[in-house]
Amino acid sequence: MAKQYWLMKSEPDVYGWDNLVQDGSGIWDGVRNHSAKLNMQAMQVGDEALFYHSNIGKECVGIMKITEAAFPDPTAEEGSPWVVVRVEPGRALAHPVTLKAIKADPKLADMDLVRLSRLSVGRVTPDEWKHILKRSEQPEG
DNA sequence: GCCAACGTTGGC
DNA sequence: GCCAACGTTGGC
Repeated sequence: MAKQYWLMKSEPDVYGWDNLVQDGSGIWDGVRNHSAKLNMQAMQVGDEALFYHSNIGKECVGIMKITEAAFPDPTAEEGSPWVVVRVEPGRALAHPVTLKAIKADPKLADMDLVRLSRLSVGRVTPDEWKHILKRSEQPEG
C-alpha cells in the first residue's frame, strides 16, 4: 500500500516533540477513542505522521515515522481494544505550522484536525501533507 | 432504542 | 475560565 500520512496530537507539557527526540523512540499510548484507534490500526511501518502540540503551541512541530504497526496498549486493561504504534522522530519542521495558519488556508481548512478538533489521531491526505511541509519551510507558514 | 445528563477534549 | 463538540452512561 502507498505510504499514508497522519497527524498525532500530544500536549507538550505531558509529552512533547523534545521528549520524543530525547527518547529516540516511543509508543503512542493512552489513546482512548475509537476513531483514533482505527486510524492507528490502519498505520503501516514507513508511514509518516506530524507531531502536533495541542493546548500549548497549537502547531505542528515535527515529522515522525511509524516503526511498528499497532499492538495492544500496555497501559490499558487486559482485553481492552486499545492499541499503540511505535514511532521515531524523523525531523523537526524548520518552522512550526500553526493551527491558525491551517485554518486560514483553504487547502488545509478541511483537515481532520480542523473538522474533528477532538480527534487525537487523524488522517492527512498526500496533498495536505505536501502543502504543510511547503509552508513549514518559511516563517509564519 | 431514545435521550438527557455528564465528563472530556481542546480552542479561544 | 468558558464553551462547543463529542462520547459515554444510565434511566426509561
